[in-house]
Amino acid sequence: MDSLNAIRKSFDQLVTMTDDDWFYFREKLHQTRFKRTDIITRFGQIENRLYFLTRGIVRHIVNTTSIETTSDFAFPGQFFSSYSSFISRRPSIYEIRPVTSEVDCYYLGYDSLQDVYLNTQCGEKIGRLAAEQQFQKKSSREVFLLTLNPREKYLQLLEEQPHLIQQIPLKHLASYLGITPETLSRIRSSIS
Amino acid sequence: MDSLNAIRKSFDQLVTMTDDDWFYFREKLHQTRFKRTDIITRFGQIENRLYFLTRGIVRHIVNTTSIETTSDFAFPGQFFSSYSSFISRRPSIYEIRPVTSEVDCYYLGYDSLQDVYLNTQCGEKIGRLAAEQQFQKKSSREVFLLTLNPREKYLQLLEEQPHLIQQIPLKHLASYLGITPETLSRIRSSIS
DNA sequence: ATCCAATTTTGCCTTGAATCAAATTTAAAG
DNA sequence: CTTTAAATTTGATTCAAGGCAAAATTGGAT
Repeated sequence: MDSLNAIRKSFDQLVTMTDDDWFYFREKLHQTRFKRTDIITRFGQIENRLYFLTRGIVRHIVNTTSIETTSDFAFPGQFFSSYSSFISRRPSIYEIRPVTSEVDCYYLGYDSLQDVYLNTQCGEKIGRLAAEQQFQKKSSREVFLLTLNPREKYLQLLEEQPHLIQQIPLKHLASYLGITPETLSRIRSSIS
Repeated sequence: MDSLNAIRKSFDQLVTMTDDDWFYFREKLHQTRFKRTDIITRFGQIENRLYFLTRGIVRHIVNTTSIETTSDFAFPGQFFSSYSSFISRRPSIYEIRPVTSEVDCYYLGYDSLQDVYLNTQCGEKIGRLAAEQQFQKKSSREVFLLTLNPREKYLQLLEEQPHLIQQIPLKHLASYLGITPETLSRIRSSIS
């Protein structure tokens, strides 16, 4: 199956993995599918799954009383999860929902992952490298949010994540940038 | 030595560590001291050290052409480093400088840490848990920066990190919150 | 293909925070 | 202790982005 290969591949980019380790891991994967209106992970729920996205797009929504704020998107070939809840075992402050009408994923349960950490050679190392990657992502975003004004944010997004602009509704992009849809619309029209 | 105990202690909070592992680790630690005007890590430099702070306060500064923006502070008992540079081996986009007149630390070189990963039982696990912690920290900060206005930022800081307010100059606090010193001064006077 | 709801755009007005500048306070250095 | 520079406060003004409302467009569902 091709998307299993994609998972293996993303591991191979991190570490040299034996076939034994891979088989041990693969056995624990499950497959699932979501529709646009489904809620993949709910606010307050303790995240029990680490997903690998094979089709569609999902977004992470911050639990604020007022307006929906998007903290992240995931695309095919990427892992996603309410990661802070998953690793801390505390209630999720994020909700995860599909952006596209159909979303296909593999996932690994929390306990399965702990088994992988205990029973494979490279488990811990993959876990460390993955966490380091996630850290770096949030770290760049911190600089992004701290130092740029709306126009600069949009220009940087345009340069560094053009695929995002092509496929995500403007209102979600706006909330991801921490600005209003109106402002983003104006910036966009003032450029192209 | 007491501050070595503090390091051991912070490891013990993460994982059960054998004395053998600890001795292996401890041998690789070095001690150093900085004065207020020193630059601990420079922009563009590849970070080669992971520090453990035993005395004083340091701050992480983002490399923007215009104004100095503070992305993080570290206090005694905490690790610090230009972590994204340290793990990616790419030039640092942060500068690290003392906030206090004297800063004492232990540090571990990059290669030493790789040795620890290879040659101890719990090294990888500590590395993973530490990276997960760093991730969570940046993750909360993302929500903080995305969803709060200046006043709300200050109130949350007051509640969750009061030690920070007591010991850091206002202008650095302001840049950490992504607002101007004038605005922070006004918010502060409107409250207490 | 048509309809309806959701999304995006546009215009107008408001406002919160930035900017600029000066006065005051604090603290570092000799 | 005194000096002097740096940090903070305060005031006046500006401006960028937000808020609101209505029009236009898009896209999904039937």
